[in-house]
Amino acid sequence: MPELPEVETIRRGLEERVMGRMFEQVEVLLPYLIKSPSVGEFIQQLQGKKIERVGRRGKYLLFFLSGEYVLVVHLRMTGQINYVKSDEALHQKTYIILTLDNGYQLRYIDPRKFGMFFLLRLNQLNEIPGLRNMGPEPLEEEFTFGYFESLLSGKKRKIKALLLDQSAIAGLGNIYVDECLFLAAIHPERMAGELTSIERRMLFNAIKQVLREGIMHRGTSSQDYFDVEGEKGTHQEHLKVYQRKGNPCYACGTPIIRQVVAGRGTHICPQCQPEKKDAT
DNA sequence: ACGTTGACCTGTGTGC
DNA sequence: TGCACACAGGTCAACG
Repeated sequence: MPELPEVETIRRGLEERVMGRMFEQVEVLLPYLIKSPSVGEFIQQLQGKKIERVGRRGKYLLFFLSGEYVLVVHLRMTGQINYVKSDEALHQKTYIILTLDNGYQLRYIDPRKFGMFFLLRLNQLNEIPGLRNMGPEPLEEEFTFGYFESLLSGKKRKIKALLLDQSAIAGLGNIYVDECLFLAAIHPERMAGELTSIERRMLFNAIKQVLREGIMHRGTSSQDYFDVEGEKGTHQEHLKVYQRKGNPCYACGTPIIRQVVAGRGTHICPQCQPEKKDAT
């Protein structure tokens, strides 16, 4: 579920609430979610650590802790982090409970049990493969048009597959990729290396715009995404193609179609996003 | 080296 | 209603 705008919304919610707090108690109800170290060490090392800052890299949440430790969390498809009073009833799908020193808990909820937790030293962060190979942050200065062009140039790969690749650009997922390609009027099966210079520029701008709007609307809630207070985002009300199959395109009225591209459900306006670039 | 496919695990929606 | 099946926002290992 959560892509960059959703994870960023969660990060902001957490930072507001848990900066400076200490983990008093750690309960792990589903051990395999802890990828490293062992569950025993995870619990023992996390207890007593203070949260100095909450960061984000792509779709990973990073809790920077005292003693140069970092708690890394990936929500995968259906993970949620709730900030609730310790005496609130437990949601049935709660698998990790982190009790803070202010009477509140961070509770990790995950119906599909796909999430990943790591506790590492600051200097070990790149031992997580997904972090080591992560591409640039698309909303930071490091993501330049020059970099984007070098990424596409000569690539015989569908543009959608490339945009979903976290080692190319950090944080894009299926929803925002479909939205970006629509905004740039590019068919998802076009080969990355064959986009015109105007199309590359359009797509570069679309990535930044779509992600910024997603954050502004506090994320897209189609079913499982909620922020730390359990609130939904509102960006689903602003989607142009994602999950609009059969509905008229806002630009031209043509019904939006859905097909599988790069192994993912993909939403396209066949009129605005033609398969082949016009030879004119 | 690169690109595509299946697996991970569970819940929900659809069609018969 | 019951049931089977497709599908779900992500990532990684295992293929060709």
